[in-house]
Amino acid sequence: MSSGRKSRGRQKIEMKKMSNESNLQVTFSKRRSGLFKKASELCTLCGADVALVVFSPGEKVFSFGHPNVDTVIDRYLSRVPPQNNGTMQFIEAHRSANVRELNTQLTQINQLLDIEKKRAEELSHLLNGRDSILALNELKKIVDHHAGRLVIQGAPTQTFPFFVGNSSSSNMPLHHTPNPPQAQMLPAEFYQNPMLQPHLFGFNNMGGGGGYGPSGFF
Amino acid sequence: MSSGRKSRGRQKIEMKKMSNESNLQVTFSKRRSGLFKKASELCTLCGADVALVVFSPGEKVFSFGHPNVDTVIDRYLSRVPPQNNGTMQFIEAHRSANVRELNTQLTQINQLLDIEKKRAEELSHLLNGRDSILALNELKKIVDHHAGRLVIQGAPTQTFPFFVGNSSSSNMPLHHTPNPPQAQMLPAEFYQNPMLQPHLFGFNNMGGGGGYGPSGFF
DNA sequence: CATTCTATTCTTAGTTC
DNA sequence: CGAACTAAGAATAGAAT
Repeated sequence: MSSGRKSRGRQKIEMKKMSNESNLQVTFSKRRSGLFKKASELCTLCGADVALVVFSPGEKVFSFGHPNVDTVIDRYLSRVPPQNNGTMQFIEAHRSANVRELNTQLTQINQLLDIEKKRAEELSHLLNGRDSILALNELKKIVDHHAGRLVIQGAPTQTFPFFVGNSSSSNMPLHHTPNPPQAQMLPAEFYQNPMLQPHLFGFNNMGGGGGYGPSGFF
Repeated sequence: MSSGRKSRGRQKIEMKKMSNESNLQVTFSKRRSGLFKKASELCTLCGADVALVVFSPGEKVFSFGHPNVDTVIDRYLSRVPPQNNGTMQFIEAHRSANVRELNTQLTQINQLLDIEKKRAEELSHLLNGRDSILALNELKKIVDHHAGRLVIQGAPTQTFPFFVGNSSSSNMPLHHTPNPPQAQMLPAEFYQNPMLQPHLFGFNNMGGGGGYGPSGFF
């Protein structure tokens, strides 16, 4: 509304650590979302199993796993999980299944929501009445609100003070968000494929080995 | 340079497991490359630490880590105070509750969405340029209707079981590679930012649920 | 800080070598 | 099969909200 030029659009950037802290933060946030989305899509599209763990420069953790991080890591570490507490395992497995399904549903719902949103948008154009747009917005708010609730529930993000008192620097954010509940954890871009897993940690154990790629593919 | 049509270019694809095995293979390969590249860029650009493990449908492993997979995984797994077994259970229970609740909410939201969809559909039909006023009334009804539902939401309705067997997840057989091939090949795409690690390791313990992010970012 | 909005660059589905 | 190519879909840097 003020400046003439809207944007120069995406600009090419050098592939080296960003100097501007502010930009770095924004970029980290955006790219992290993109990365998780891509990982998720790889699972959906190709049936691959993935474990992805990311530590922000500020030591915050973000993870994604299909079917879940632990399972994949265990496999990666070439260990058979069975010696666990049977019950724990059962619960864990059960939970994973639920989460997985929930996520699938979430994905679907979000797609629908997206479609709905677009439709509402179109409608608001058709409706040229004075109150129409207002009403439309109300509708949108409601729909969005519902989506929001879902997200909040699904992102157990701050599962609790368990590692309280263990953080060094600015670690442990837990609740420094004024009003917005912990929903922010599911960035908009992410709705497409959450797969996020509520967490708290259980235990297993293993040693690890790894490498990059096998010889073949399938 | 033989056939007339060069290519229709990239086409949009449905986000569900690819049916064509052949295409899936190719897509997996391409996307895996892209994913690793993105992960690598996130490290370079933002100084983030990442661990990424991917199992192809054929059980082959691919991994990437900065500074290396084990370090990151270890850090990820170490985020829990080992001493509490009781706390663990408490948290676990708490989480389970959340999942159940999420489940319920999901169902409800799904229904709302469905209704919303139908309404919108009707609306778009009603809207024919001059019927806007009529449509507006419909819109109002919807808004009011949902305003009511919103309040009701807290009340658990019916938690219906999830339909298993969605495209990607249904039930991934937890097979593990007999002999985990150690780092041998380095795909071309990877030159950009290998960081792959030959590794060795010792011990660790406990595995954790993956969580999706902390509340803050840094 | 998180989102939204462009204008661009980047990724990749489909096809050909 | 894997590499190359083409064109359309995605992701996103920068700026604004």
